[in-house]
Order: sequence, then C-alpha cells, then structure tokens
Amino acid sequence: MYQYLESRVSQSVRDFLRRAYQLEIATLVVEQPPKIEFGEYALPIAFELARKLRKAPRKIAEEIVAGIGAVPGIAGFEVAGAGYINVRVNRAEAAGALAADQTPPVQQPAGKVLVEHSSINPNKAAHIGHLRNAILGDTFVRLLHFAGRDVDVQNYIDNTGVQVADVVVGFMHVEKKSRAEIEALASAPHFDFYCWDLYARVSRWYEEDKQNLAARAAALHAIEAGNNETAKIAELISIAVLRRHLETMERLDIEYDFLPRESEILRLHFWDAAFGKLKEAGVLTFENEGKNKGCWIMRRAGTAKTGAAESAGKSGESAETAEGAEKISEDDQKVIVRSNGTVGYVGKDIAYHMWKFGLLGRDFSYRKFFRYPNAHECWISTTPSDPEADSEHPHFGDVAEIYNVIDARQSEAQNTVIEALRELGHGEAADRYTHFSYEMVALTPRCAAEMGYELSEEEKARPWIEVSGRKGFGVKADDLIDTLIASARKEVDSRHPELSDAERASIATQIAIGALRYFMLKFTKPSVIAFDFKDALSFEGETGPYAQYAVVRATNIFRKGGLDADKFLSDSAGGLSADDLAKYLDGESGNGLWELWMAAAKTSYVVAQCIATTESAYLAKHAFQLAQLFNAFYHQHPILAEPDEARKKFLLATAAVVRRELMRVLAVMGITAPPVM
RNA sequence: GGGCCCGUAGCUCAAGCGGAUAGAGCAUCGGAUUUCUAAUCCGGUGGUUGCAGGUUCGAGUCCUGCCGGGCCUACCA
Repeated sequence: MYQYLESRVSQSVRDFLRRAYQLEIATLVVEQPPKIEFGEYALPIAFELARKLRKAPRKIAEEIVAGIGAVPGIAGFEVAGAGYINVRVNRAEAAGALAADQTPPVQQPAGKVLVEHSSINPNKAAHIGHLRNAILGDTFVRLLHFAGRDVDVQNYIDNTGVQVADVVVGFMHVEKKSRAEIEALASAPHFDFYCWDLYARVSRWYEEDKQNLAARAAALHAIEAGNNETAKIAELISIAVLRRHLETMERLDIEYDFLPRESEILRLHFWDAAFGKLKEAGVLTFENEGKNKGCWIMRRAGTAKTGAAESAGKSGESAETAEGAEKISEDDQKVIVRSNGTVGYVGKDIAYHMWKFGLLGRDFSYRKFFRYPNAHECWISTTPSDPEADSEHPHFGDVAEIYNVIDARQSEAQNTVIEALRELGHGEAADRYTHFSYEMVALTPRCAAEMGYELSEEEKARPWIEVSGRKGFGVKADDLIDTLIASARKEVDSRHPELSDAERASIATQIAIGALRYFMLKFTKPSVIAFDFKDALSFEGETGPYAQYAVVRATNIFRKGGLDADKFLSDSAGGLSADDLAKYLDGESGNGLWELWMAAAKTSYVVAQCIATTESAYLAKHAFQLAQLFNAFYHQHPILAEPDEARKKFLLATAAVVRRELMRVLAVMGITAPPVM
C-alpha cells in the first residue's frame, strides 16, 4: 500500500513538473519524513530545482503544492521548512484498503530468476559461515517469491575439487579404510562431523611431510578422470556429505530445486563447448612467455586495460598482438587453462554460467535426489548413461536473471566470469548477472578461546578470528542449531510446564530457528559478523524471538477473546467504515495508532527495497520496528477490556492487521511464530 | 605494489540517490496499572561519525590526501 501510494505521488509530481516547467525528472527522490506529524512522504525536489529554475526553493515548493491538484489516496501536499514538500496520505482510505488486504497490481519483469546459494564443499560439516550464505540466499529467494517472481534455487556442488580429494586421501591413506568401511561410516549419523575431523587430520598429515601431497595430486587426477576406485570413493563421500548438508539446511526450512555438480560439468564436456566459443571470440589468449607460458589466459577483472607500460617490443608472435588483442601484463593475467591442459575453476564457472543463461547449447541429465516432507523434489545433475536419469525433469537453466550468493572473497573471480560473458558478446546476460556478495562470519577472540583455540597475543587484540576448515576450527551448523534449541527449550520449559514434551520441543525449535535466521539477517552484507554465542543466543531485544513474541501476543488477544484473527479481519473489519477509521486515525490524536498502521502497510515496499539493493537487513529491521510498535501499542491499549464496542473493534482490527503483516514479513525471513511463548 | 571493503555511543550494529534534531539493541541506572503471560513497556546516562582538506543551500553519506584494520591479488577451489 505504502509503495503503491508512493509511486502515485511520484508520478503526479513528475507530470506536474513536465506540465509547468517542461522538466523531465527520471528518478524523483521520495523520502520518509523524520516524524509522522510531517506526513507520510517528503519531497526535497524544490532544493534540487532552485538553481535550475533560478527561484527560491520555498517558492518552487509553493508552486508545486498549488498546482499539482488532487491525487487519489492523498489528502494533501504542504510546504515545510525551507522548501520540503510534505505529503499526507488519506489515512482512513489507506487503512481500509490494508484491512481488506487489497494488493494493488504491480507489473512483473518477465522471465525466470536463478538464485545460487550454499554451494558448500561436500567434504565436511557445514559451519556458521555456510549458514550465513544459505540464510541470505534462501531469504532472497523468499523475497523474489513474495514479489511474484518465478525462481529456481540451485546449490552448486564442487564434488571433484581439492577439498573432496583431501578427505578421500584421509580415508585411503591416513586411515587406510576400505570402500566397504567408508560406506558403513557414511551411512552412520554425523558422517559430516567425522569428515570434519578427518579433513583437519589430513591437513596436518600434509604438513608433516610434503611428500604426502603427492597423494592429493593422484586422488585429484583419479577423481577428475572418473571410472576408478578412487572416484567411486569420492562419489560416495560427497553424496553422503551432501545429504547431510541438505538435512542441516532442512532444519532451517531451506530447500533447493537443483544440485548441479562439477563432475557433470566435466563429464558432459561443458568446458569444451565453452572453450571453443571463448577462443573464437578472442576472450582467451594463449600465453607464449613468462610464468604463465603455455596457459590460456584472460584479463583479470578490475585490472585496467591501459597498462601498456613498458611492454618492450619483445613480442615476436605478431599473431597474438594483432587485432587489438593487446598484451596483458603478467600481474593482470588470470589462468583459465593450465599448461597441462586442465581447466581451472574460473573456466568451469564460465561454462556453467553460459549454461545458466542458455548460451552453451548443452544441458545436464537429471535424476531425483532428495524429497522433502512437503513432496518438493530436489534434482541432481547426472549423465545420460545413469540408469536413474529421468527425462521427465523440470526445465532448469536458460533463465533471464541470476543471483550468486557467494562471499566477498570471490568477487574478483565472479567479475572475471561476468567479463567473459560480456566479451563473448552477451552483454545483456552480463548485466543480469549479480554477484550477491557478503562478508564472512568469523569468531570473536573470546569465542575462539571458548572453542579451545589457542590465541597468540596478536590474535587476542584482533576484532575477529577467521574460521578455518583446514584446521577444523569453527562452529558447526548443526552444533549451533542444537545449542540454540537447548537454550530455547530451557526457557520454554520454565514458562510452559503444562505443555507436552513434543509441544515444548516444537516451540523451542521455532524460537531457535527464529533467533538464528534473524541473527544472520540483521547485519548488512558488507559487515563481517564476529560471531559470539552470547549474541547469537540472545532472545531479547533486537532478535527473532522478539518479533515472534509480538505475533504470539496478538494471537493471544484473539484467543482470549474467543476470536480468530484472520476470520475477524475478513468478517468484521470490512464493517469498519471510513468514518470509523478516520475517527481513530486522523489528526494529532490518531498519530500514534496511524504510525503502527503505516508500518504495517510497508511490507511490499520493504520487500521491493530489499530486492533492488540485494540487502535483506532492511527486512529484519522492518520486522523489528513493526514488532516494537506493536508491543508499545499492546501495552498502551488493553483491548479486551475496552468498553467502547466500536473502539474495541477498531483496536482488534489493528492487532489483526499488524499480526498478519508481521507474520508475512517473518515468513519472508523463513521464520514462523509459535502458538505460545 | 595493485584492486575491493570497513572505521559511527562502553560493546554490537542502523542511517534509501547527499536532506529536517545521527538512531536501535546490549550493558548501566531508575521506574511500570497483581493485565490480552514481563522473552514486554516507559525514562535517564552515553557522539567532535578515525584525521585533514574540498564540492554546495545542505556531508556519517560524494571527491582528494593521510592514519588504522580486513579480504583478494596461485598453472587451489
């Protein structure tokens, strides 16, 4: 509602400026006044136009206010201060629409959106860093769904890389286990935890004797080649760990549609197809000298093309320098194909992203992999020779827009992929490729010490300590979730001893997930989260449980009143006349209640902001503010004791509307409110 | 060396494209109608937005230079 009225105001003002001053304003700044008394929208446009029109800002504002005429849904425009134009909404009208849950139609961009997130190496348990990724990604998916977009959720599985190879080496060379023994372990609980420890042991084993690294290289080659014992072991490990990851994420209501694997990128020769096109377009060049001699390289993203510098006329290979393919300095070179002919990660990623946009001319084979309790099917890539390959699969890839939730450390690699697409002539695809970049989760030095990590003096002074999978140092996702549930369970037990064990367990789980998801969303993306159990385990103040509690309180009002909140809205709230609403919401006396209604009207506005900026912290902030306003309202108005029936009905409608919107916002964050708390 | 990011209250973080008196939570201090459960509410304390210039009606926000911190800069992924 708030969003819809804003676009109306914006449109009217732009129409007026065109009419009165022949001015085209592409994007009109519309702000929110600092105080509700000033109105719902504020336009600083007069300041901007003062110079252009050679008039005082206040004079311009007065002209706009005088000439703009009536705008549906808007009560009036007025000049404030030195030239602000404050806009007042027709409160009763807006509230009526909100109570009736009228959602104005919004035009939808065409085409499917692909969100890639999680992408955890399938060689050990997921940790808190992966949780931030998955929660950011899943929330973004929910935001897109809320906005009516068609979304595919993908989780890329690097099952042929060094990390999987290391655990394979661990089983085969350090623990000297047979395939049967590994299989038994893989089907036991917490296999991912077992691998977590083993991965750290292997890293130490490499350090003990560098000769041991030969085992890694051999394993890596065998895995890439496929069809051998080592590859089979790698497959069984990565599949088992992957299942564990899906189970962990399922605890947080995070689901995927498709799991593309690197093994299929290799087996189905995606790279060969991409390589041909890249060579043809001149994106890749063959390096004849220097440290990268014999490699196919491209320019690293972010490096200037002007770096001609002192490229002494040494280039004997005139063919390379012809046709504008200027020499890339060694520092600016990114190796895509190694001198031994194998392709690196960025190369595979280029091929994969060409597939995402439907530009590769090849496709995966698919088979069903994981069925969620709600019957949602998660598919995995496979080869045509797989007897389980299913031709009745959904159509993946070939999308209009993509978002890759990948931490900031990979932004250069991501940008290099984008550049490759652009240079291939797919500029429109490159423009719709968004690296959803966020900072890592680290541990506070105190938390690291609690985890048993020995800190140097220098480390103690640092703001955070980075987690390290190689050292086996970090907080595992399942452990954190268990700790949160146990902590919430203690609170629930003390507050609700009358409930059954199963009920208390279920409530504690909802609270734990609410706390965790909110915690990961409340920080803006560029902020490093210095993790600490004390903060993460907090259920008070700016937390998920605080917002859940507001919903529970609203629910309680209706339960005690013998009413159903949603039914009340659809049955009775329609009976609230515009006069009734105006009586309670208009004027100075209505400001407090109106502020709450207005906050509730902002859901779609906030969602649109979050999508446009790929920043879901606004969503968390909004949920908190709405809950905060509601809690104050709750305290101030004892609704069920209200003697005036008309006023009581209005207050109930207020609670019902806020409850509905708060539940919606929480749902977008992947948070549900328990029946009681 | 080059690229990207960060520096705001004691602590952790906010502050849409530059806008009205820089806001929350935690901590701390003091209060709250024995009520729709206090996982709540109300109030107090707490700021030269790292430093110095510049741009303009207006700068936490943009530009330049410093200071401090982080990440990236592999024929790893």
